[in-house]
Amino acid sequence: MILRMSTLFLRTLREDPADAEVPSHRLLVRAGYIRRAAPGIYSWLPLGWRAYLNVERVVREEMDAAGFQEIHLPALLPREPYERTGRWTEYGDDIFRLKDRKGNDYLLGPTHEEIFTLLVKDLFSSYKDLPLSIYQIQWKYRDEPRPRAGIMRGREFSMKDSYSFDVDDAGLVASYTKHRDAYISTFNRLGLDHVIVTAMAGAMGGSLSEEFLTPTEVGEDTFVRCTSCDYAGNTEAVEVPVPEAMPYDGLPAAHVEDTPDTPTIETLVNLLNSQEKLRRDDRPWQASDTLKNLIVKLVHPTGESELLAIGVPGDREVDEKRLGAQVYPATVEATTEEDFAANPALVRGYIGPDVLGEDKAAKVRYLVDPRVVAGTRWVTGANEPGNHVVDLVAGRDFEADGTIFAAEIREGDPCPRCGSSLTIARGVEIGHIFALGRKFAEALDLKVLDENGKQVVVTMGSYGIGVSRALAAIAEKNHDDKGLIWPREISPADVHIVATGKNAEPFEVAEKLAAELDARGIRVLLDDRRAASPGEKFNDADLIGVPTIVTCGRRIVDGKVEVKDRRTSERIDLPIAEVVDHLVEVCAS
RNA sequence: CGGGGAGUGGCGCAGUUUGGCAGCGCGUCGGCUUUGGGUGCCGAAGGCCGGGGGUUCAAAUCCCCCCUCCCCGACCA
Repeated sequence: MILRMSTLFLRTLREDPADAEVPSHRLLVRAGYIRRAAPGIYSWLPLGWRAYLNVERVVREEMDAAGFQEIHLPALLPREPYERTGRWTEYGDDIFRLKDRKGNDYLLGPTHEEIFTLLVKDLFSSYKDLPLSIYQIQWKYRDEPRPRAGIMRGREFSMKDSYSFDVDDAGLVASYTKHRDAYISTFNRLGLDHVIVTAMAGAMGGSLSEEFLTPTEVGEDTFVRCTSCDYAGNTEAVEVPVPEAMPYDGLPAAHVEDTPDTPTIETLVNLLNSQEKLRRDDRPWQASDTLKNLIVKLVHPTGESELLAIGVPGDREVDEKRLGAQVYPATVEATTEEDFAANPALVRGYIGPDVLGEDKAAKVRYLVDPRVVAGTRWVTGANEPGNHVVDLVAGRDFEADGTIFAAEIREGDPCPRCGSSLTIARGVEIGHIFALGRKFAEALDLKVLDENGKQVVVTMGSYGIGVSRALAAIAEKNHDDKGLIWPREISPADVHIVATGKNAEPFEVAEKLAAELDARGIRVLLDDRRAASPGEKFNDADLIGVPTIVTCGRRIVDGKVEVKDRRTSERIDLPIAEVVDHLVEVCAS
């Protein structure tokens, strides 16, 4: 089929839309691919829909090749299954809810574990039916608190979600691995570089979970990657290499020093360096010589709350995301005046290990950064206003109840795998795979008979690819200042033919070329507008981003047309008779 | 939910400080002109100035209340 600009349902914009910030959003709107219908909700125009369907097609082909079977579930779902797994409540405000005329509750599916599980339960009941992997490509709905960046993070978005069903753990691992491999080849084919980072399973429960992130400046996830090995990880999941314990023979004994008005690390370090008797001979005191102890409040799912003391080197902040991931499923709340009032052993600004620990004065569990190993020396609070203790040695003078990876990760920190330095990057999550285990099968009572005739709970995996988001990510990394530059497989057309001139001839040649290319299976976008000026057409072609642009214009008198590579801007003039073969070749490579 | 910005023809914006005929560019429609990088000229259509209330002879403009959108953060399979 030939798309004709003269009749295409398209309006390109000369100016950037006011509400678009990131390049993919800006260009997709300007080039007439999408239009905003409501916050975080977009309509797809002909070019956009074609590009979108191409992403879908690639994903579908890769899933089918891996042996997964496509099905299609409703987007509008009844409340009951979500009630049974607890997610009707857990999802909170993030879910779009509605009622039917009888007053029954429905929701627009944010994800489909429950429905897939029930469908399998409906049909299968024997271990002989497993393993099974099924998937769908469906629009999902989440009432995000803040949709942003166009289709990158919308409230309606399309997702390919697969679910695997196995009788045992070994089967689950095999299914998980198969999906992982299929994802790698899918993203490779989409031209999306990706790093695979281990993720916290979060609300999904389960044991193993990995995210596929594609690096981009506009990404909303930060991750770390190693500058020399291929390690990559979520900042919230990166583990800190634990140093060897050191001997502490010969270290000076701990001694309490008078340090008035030093409630912060900065004031403390300044004071240590400014007072003659506190100064060290070898080097000045630094924030990293201090041990900062802070108190947070954990709220457990049961509703009980508990104070927790965390000790980190004084030059580091506690990263709330990392902390949250470490204490999951408990959540972290700020401590209040009342919490301190109720526990007079905690002297704010001067909290030290002496009172910390479940069996110590403050009766607060005490977890320290893994770098606080036996033999390390610290300056830390002496539990009295204006006093700090110096040369307090871990392992000799105090013991924590355990360690916690809550301190922030910084550029240059050592790689947990190879020890060289880490760098921090931004990315967007384009895929996520979970070994769910039996959480959903148990809640919904999905069991099969095993070879001994006994009922066993099925173990599941769930695997998602953000399809519409992948399109945004592709646009994000395939554009220049003039417009989009599609990879051929995603492009709404293979060749964009532009006819210019006041005579009929270039238009006739363009028509003829379009027809011949179409007959050879090349997808053609033909700019046959007679009224539009050449500049307008060239600019539109650059904006729309079809990878190959053919101009039938002034060279037509020499029997030639111009073929331009959108990405490299390389142009060549070719005789009309040769151009079709040439283009077929270009499109095949 | 916290911080910041903004709501004015289809799109992008000025006008609000200091109240006085609602403007500009693009787009659209008609006519002529032009055809290798958004051609030029002439003419035209198109407005609840986010909503409600108030002040005033007079409100896009001042006051009060509300709504919405965008960005940063929190949140987020």
